[in-house]
Amino acid sequence: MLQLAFIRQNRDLVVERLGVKNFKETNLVDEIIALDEQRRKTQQENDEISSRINMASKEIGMLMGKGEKDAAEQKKTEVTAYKESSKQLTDKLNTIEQQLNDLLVRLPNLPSALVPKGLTPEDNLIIKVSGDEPVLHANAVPHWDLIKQYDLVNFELGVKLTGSGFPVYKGKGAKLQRAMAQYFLELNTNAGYTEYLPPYMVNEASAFGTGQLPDKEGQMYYMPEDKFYMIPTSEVPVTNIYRDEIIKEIDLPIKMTAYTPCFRREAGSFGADVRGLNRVHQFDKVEIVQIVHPDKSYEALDAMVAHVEKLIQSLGLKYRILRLCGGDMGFASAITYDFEVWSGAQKKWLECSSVSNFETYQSNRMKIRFKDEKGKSQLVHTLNGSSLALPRIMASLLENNQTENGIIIPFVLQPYFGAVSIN
RNA sequence: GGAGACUUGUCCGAGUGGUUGAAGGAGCACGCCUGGAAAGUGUGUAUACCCGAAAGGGUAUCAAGGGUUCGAAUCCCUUAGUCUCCGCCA
Repeated sequence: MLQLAFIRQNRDLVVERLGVKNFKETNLVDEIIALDEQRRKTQQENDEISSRINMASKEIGMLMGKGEKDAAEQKKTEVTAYKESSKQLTDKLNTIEQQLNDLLVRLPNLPSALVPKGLTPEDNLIIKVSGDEPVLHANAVPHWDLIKQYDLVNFELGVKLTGSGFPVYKGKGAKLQRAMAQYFLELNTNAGYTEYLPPYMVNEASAFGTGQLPDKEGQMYYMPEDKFYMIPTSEVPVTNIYRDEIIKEIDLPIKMTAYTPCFRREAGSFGADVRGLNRVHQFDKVEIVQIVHPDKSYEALDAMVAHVEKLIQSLGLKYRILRLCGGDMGFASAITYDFEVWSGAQKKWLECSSVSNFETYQSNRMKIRFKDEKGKSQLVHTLNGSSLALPRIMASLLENNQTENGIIIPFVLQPYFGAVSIN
């Protein structure tokens, strides 16, 4: 979340920036500032009273020690008088802090200066289009037909086992997933990312830490019995590894990668968007996360974008990079680059990666800090990106690489897949 | 899942109601010593919020939350976690 002191000191800037993100409830900003004023006033009064109680209590202790019972008893009645107002002030302070927090978590992150204005995906800025247009043969078909033809994924079986949107990968399909994950992880670890295999369910504090709560409450699967959320991305458990930690500056940047399934309810999706592997409730993804010095986060962002780009290029896919406009960005992000791969037979772009800088938005929630050279603790910047989401890469690969005699496996994946094609 | 023990600062560890944010040690930082290092030695070493230009001061925090009390790391309750034994089990 945004830092209170920053809001207090930059009220107009905050309102203006929220406008770029198309955030309507800018009145929240003034409510927060007013409430903060009250909070500080109440705390001052409360601290004052507490201080008196503490002093009096110490005196009682000393009097008791000296055996002056009567004087001690007199002090006690004095303290009792303070106690009532102390209790009231504490309650008031708690209420105010609760209200303040409730408002604060409803404010999204401020977009960085690079973020274009806009409301819808049409307003996103296309930074780059690259890669060769696949040349498909006359009878080329979308991936959902190829999947049937080569028996790679069984959606009906998933419906039987769980429900729609839970595909069952089979045979070469399962192996292709494994090959991709292995290859992506290999590239990430070679680039200095430490591999983690985190839990697939997280508690409320973790879901809150990365900003999924309260914003995306309805998008996550929830286990009420244990109060656990199924992770919508490994960003959640991986970034939360450092929740409530103070990192040594020398240990920055921290680079982590993880391969996990991701679970998303995707309520409200329908039609061609959810056909085949385009949008499912459970999918696998390899993620990269960085925790960096605040001065280095844009450098790190560029490096992550370049890294993901290299990955896609190595697969030989046609792709484009978008800088998302304010209205299309995520709640917690300051800037986001989306990667889309071209899906030759569907003739559409599929989002396969999203690389974001969260600046201090997540670290402020999670209290991830480092000690600077003056010994003062400062919030770090957090970033993450997909590298990559598997199903859409698979969809694109199948469609673009189909021939009349089978599907060609990209050269870099062949060692992991153990064959040059699917026939 | 049942029974018991436990949860203190970066770490180890003392502390069963009274100036305890917390002894002692280790680690770390800086200084002295040294040709350099080790050893030795001195000083410092939590976080957040509030007041203050600063120096400094106040408040809170000994797993988390609540309670008893003038006063709680210390007593009581709830929750979470760790360990041991039993049960179950990939």
